[in-house]
Formats: sequence, structure tokens, C-alpha cells
Amino acid sequence: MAREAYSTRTRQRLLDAACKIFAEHGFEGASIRQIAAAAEANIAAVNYHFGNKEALYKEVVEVTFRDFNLDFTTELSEFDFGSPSPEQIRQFAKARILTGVRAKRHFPPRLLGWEILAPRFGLKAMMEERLEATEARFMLFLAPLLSPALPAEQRAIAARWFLVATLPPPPVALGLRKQFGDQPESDDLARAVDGLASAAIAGVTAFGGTA
Amino acid sequence: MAREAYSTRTRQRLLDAACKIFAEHGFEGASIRQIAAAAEANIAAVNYHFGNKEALYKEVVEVTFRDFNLDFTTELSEFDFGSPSPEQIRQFAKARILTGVRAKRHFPPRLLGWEILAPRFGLKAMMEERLEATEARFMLFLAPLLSPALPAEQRAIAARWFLVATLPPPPVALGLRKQFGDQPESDDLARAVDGLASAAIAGVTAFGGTA
DNA sequence: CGGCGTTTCAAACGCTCGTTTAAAACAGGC
DNA sequence: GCCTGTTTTAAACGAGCGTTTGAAACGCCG
Repeated sequence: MAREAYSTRTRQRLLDAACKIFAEHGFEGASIRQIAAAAEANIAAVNYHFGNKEALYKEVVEVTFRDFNLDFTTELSEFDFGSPSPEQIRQFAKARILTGVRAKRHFPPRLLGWEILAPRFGLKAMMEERLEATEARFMLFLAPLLSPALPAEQRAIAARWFLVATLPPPPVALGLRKQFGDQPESDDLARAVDGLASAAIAGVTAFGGTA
Repeated sequence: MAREAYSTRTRQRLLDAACKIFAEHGFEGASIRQIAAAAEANIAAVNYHFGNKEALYKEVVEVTFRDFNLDFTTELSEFDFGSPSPEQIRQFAKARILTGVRAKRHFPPRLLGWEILAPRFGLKAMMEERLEATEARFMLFLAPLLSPALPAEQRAIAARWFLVATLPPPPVALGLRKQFGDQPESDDLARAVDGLASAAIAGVTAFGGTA
């Protein structure tokens, strides 16, 4: 019992350190030694608790994305899919943006960034699977904003665009954090998030048009 | 003369291969041996022609970003800064999007992605410097679209957002390329680019608002 | 053809990486 | 207080990395 707690504490320290360092440097750039040092553990502890570097990385991706609700299943489940109102979509957008900006500890967008640039170990398939699984539901959710005349393949692009636009990429998220990082509840931050949500919604609404 | 051509040909092969492989795997993930093999050259050739891996990488970033007009100085220079029309901004957005989608050979957005995630060797400073140098001009350029009531710091976010929105990130660019990669001049691609431009413009226009 | 810089090449260097090993330190049950 | 299984540790291993070396191959000029 106490023994287990003793052991799992080391394991947890390693996992926490790995989340931070993998997000920061990517899979290739992070080293076992670096992670072990940050966790104040022995180098061999990683292999003892996780098997190898790859398994550790997989677990890091798993918990990071789970914390981030990357497949946004839980986010979407709160909304009415029968007839979502624009206001609901707006709430979804704001929640998604805020998650990205607030996620300080592990900085999931960074890890996601590495995965997008260089998907590893079948994680690409895993992510695509998740995205496809929720894409159909998401299209229903987004439908009220899209012009009815929009062809199907353009709808797909619009949906992906909206997801990207509401997942603040590093240049934007970093800028926001630099401005508001110390006051995560400030009105200014809320206004900025509001602005981003407006932009995303207006953008996806205008997607089909030309003028 | 012919000797020089002989030598520079090897150098060029190395540079081409390096552009491709660095964009694909990043700095850490790419190896000199891999690059040399792709260029059908000896491993030592890299050090002979470029000094070391870091110098090669710097040159790769230099030429890739130059080709991509990353600082968009040349792009912007074609426009009227006194009183740019919305149509000019639209042209700028479309040109920027198309550049990202069409850039097949070295896939500059990928290299940019690596640099954003893990800036190296002072390139971060270089990029920030370039961006800051043109940011003021760009704000002037973008002014007609922004609500006059928008505070300064929100303008900065809006501008950055617009740049990101018109630089298709891998999920969007790859989707477009998968759909239209084999027909880079098709009407469908033009329509998709038009849609993206509309989205970016509508987004940045709506940035300040709340409804 | 012979001498001379330039360019290429195979081999080796030192280093760091992920991983393994075997012994030490630990906690709990008898 | 010893025995047992679990966890931690220092040390070493082989592999791959970026880089260096010294000689071979090359193209050119007198």
C-alpha cells in the first residue's frame, strides 16, 4: 500500500516531467536522461516503469490529449445536436479557445503541434480515427452556420478550418499568454477570447461566399 | 569553370536534399547521413561545403523562407499603403494562401512549423525581427478591415490571427493538397482558396465584435 | 605529361543516445 | 530479524550521431 504509493509517486513524477519535456522538445529532441533528471529519478526508472521511451511517449500523448479533450467529445456532448443555436456554437468556440490558452501545465497545443508535424507510432491513425469519429457529429453541429449552398467537400474544409481557428496556434496562444498569462480571469482575456470566437464564427459563416 | 560547376552541383544537391529532409523531420530528426544519402554524396561533403549541420540548416531556412516570401515584404510592396482597398487585401490573402498550398517542393510551412515549435540558433530573433519590421506596415495595410473602436493590443492579436488564418496550417493545407494536389490550376482549388480568403477576411473584420 | 589546388571518399574519432544488467536499498509478512 | 518481492541505483553496452582525418580522385594549367 504505502509501497505502491511510494512507487507510483516516482512513476507520476516521471510522467509529469515527460509531459513537460516532450511538449517542449518533441520526441526526438527530448532525452530520457533529461526527463529522469527533471523528475529527480534514475535513468533506468523510465524503462522500469514504462518499458521504453516510446511507451512513455504514448502515455504522455494519451493523458495530455485526454486532459485537453482533443476529440472534443465531452465538449460537444453538452450541446443539442438536433438544433444547435449559434449561441451554443459560440460557447463551444470560446470554450475551445480558452482551453488552448489556459492549458499552462503541459501545453497540449505544443504536443499536438509535434504530432501534426511528425506523427509517430500510429498516433496519427489514432488521432484521425478520433477526428473522423466526431467529424460527422461536428458537421451536424456546425450546420446552422454554413451556407446551405456550400458543396460537401467545401463543408469539410470549412469544418477543419473552424477547428483550427478555434485552437489557437502557438503564435496566437503565446501572444495571448504573454499579455494575459498572469491574469487568467481578466476581462481583457475574456474580450480577446470573444474576439477570436467572433472571428472564427464570422469566418466559417462567410466560408462559402466570394464577397 | 567546369570544375566549379562540378562542385556547386554537389553543393546544390545537398542543399535541395537538406531542404526536403529538414522540412520533413526537423533539425533533430534529420541526420547528416540521411541528407548525404538523399543527395548521393559523401557524408563529409556536408562539412566540406557548409561547415557543419547547423550552418547547413541555417542556409536551408534562409532559402526556404526567401522562396516563400515569409516576411511578405515583396507581397506587401505591390499594394498601396495609403489607402488599400478591401479587394487588395483579398488579393493578398489569396496569394498568401495559394503560396502555402502550392509550395510543394520544400513545403515551407512545415519548416516554419518546426521553427515555431523549437526556434534554433537565433532564427527566432531573425524571424521576430522580420515580423516586427513589417508588422507596422501590415497594420496599416489591414486597417480598413478593422473596426476603428478596436483597442491597440486587440489589433495586434487580430493581425496575427489574420496571418495565421491565411497561412494554411498542415491539417488544412494537406487536406486541400489531397483533394486538389494533382490539379493545381483547377476551379475547385480556386473556389476553396476563395472560401478560405473569405473566411479570413470576415473573421478579421468581425474580430472586435461580440455578436 | 607533371604539378597543383579542389573536391571526394572510406575510415575512424569522441560523444550522446536508449537500453540492459546486476547488485543495493527498500517495505511488508512471518 | 530474516525472507521475499518490489523498487532504485551506478555502471556498462551497442548503436547512431556530427565531425575530423588523410589519402585518393579529379580538373586544370604550364
